[in-house]
Amino acid sequence: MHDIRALRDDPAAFDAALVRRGLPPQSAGLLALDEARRAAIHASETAQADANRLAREAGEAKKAGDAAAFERLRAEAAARKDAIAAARAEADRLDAALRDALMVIPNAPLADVPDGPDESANVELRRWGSPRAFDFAPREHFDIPAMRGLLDFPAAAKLSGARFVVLRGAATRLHRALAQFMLDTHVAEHGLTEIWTPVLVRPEAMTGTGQLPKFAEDSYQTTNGWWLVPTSEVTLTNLVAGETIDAAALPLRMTAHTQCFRSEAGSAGKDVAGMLRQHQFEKVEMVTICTPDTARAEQDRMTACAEAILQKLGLPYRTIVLCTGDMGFSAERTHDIEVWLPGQGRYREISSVSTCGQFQARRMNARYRGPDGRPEFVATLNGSGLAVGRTLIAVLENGQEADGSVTLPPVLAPWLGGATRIEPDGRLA
RNA sequence: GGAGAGAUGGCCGAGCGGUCGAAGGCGCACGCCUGGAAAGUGUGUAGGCGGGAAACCGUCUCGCGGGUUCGAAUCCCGCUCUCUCCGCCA
Repeated sequence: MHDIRALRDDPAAFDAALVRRGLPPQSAGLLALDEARRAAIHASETAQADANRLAREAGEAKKAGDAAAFERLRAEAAARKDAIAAARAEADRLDAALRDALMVIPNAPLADVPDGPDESANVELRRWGSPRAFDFAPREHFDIPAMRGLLDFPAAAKLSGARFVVLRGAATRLHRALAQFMLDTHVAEHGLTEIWTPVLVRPEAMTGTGQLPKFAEDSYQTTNGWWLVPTSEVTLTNLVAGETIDAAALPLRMTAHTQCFRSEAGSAGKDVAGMLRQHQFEKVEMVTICTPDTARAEQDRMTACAEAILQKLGLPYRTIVLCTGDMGFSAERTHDIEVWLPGQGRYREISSVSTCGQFQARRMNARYRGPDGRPEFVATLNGSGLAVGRTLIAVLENGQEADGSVTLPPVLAPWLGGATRIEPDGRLA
């Protein structure tokens, strides 16, 4: 959520940020609403101050035993009740209206975010590794002989429908090993604290990180009102909702491995083959809570943490910075890491690392207390480290051999009982 | 799922329908005292919103939301959460 005072101070900058996002300017309407709101608040509080004074005087009259004065004051106060209630209601209504309006406006891009309408304007920051030269036509993950029957889409369709998968045998083991490897690396080498969270949350949590109110159709809700998290960014970030954290405790660097649930509304027909885009998937998430001045440095640090996983796995990737038109709602700057998928012959997103500045913190009232003692909103960042299912795909496609087997990254051996490959018949060896 | 108890400031803990944003204690900050410390002692010590250049003023907040009343931390209703006991259970 945007700070209405910042908007008031510099409406032009606010509108410029919206325009960079491809949205029409809105400051004029918001400022008019804010002005009406403040006038209503002032009227309401003035009336209330008056009522408080009358009540105080009535109390004094009663204490003094002046029945006539008490009755006069009581009657006068009683006569004003409806007007005060109406003034209060109007102030509350306008205050809520302004908040509602602000809640659906996306974060402002930072100055160093490239402008552009869509992904075509994203800017590549760097590449790591070089795609392997195959002496055969590399297959997509679901066509690799070693995976025959182990990525079981028909079984998943029977149980649940499209965009689900049943994993079997070596595929499951590799999937599990990848998640464990990521977590262990983040904890032992990157200093992140491992957290385990619920995946069913209250609407407030979804609102805090920005999924609600605008993107309800992207997620699932239970019959009693809980939401299934689309990412553990929701739970990890909301851990600090409503809190005031001692500045000395920052930064908080967390990681969690959870199930994620997405309706994939609007992605009909996209990535329907294989397990690239699923309704239910696993992700190792990273979230950092820090002071606003350190957020950009933390974003680079988190990006490095995600890249380290790919480097250890020997998977070629490129890192890009998203342009203004391609960024998510809550982000003010986003790095996407795209891994090379030989089967598709292109780089595909496997991680997204965003700094949200104080945008989410303002929504969830998450603050820290600095050395001067004043509470200030924290900065929040989130990033995948990494999407487990997509990493599985990348390992399979990059490691596939002409004979149908898959050569696995040596770094995974400790999590695979020493195995270094999957035989063409699907056995780990 | 059933029964009961509870929720007050950073923490503990008082609080009669009225001058209570709230006693007292702890903690913390800054003084005094001291050669320095401890002890002692003095002062201060929540946040949101609105107004104001500021000082400051107003308003709201005693889990959350309503209600009664001239006036609610205090009375009434609903909700949430916590604890205890019973039941069930991976």
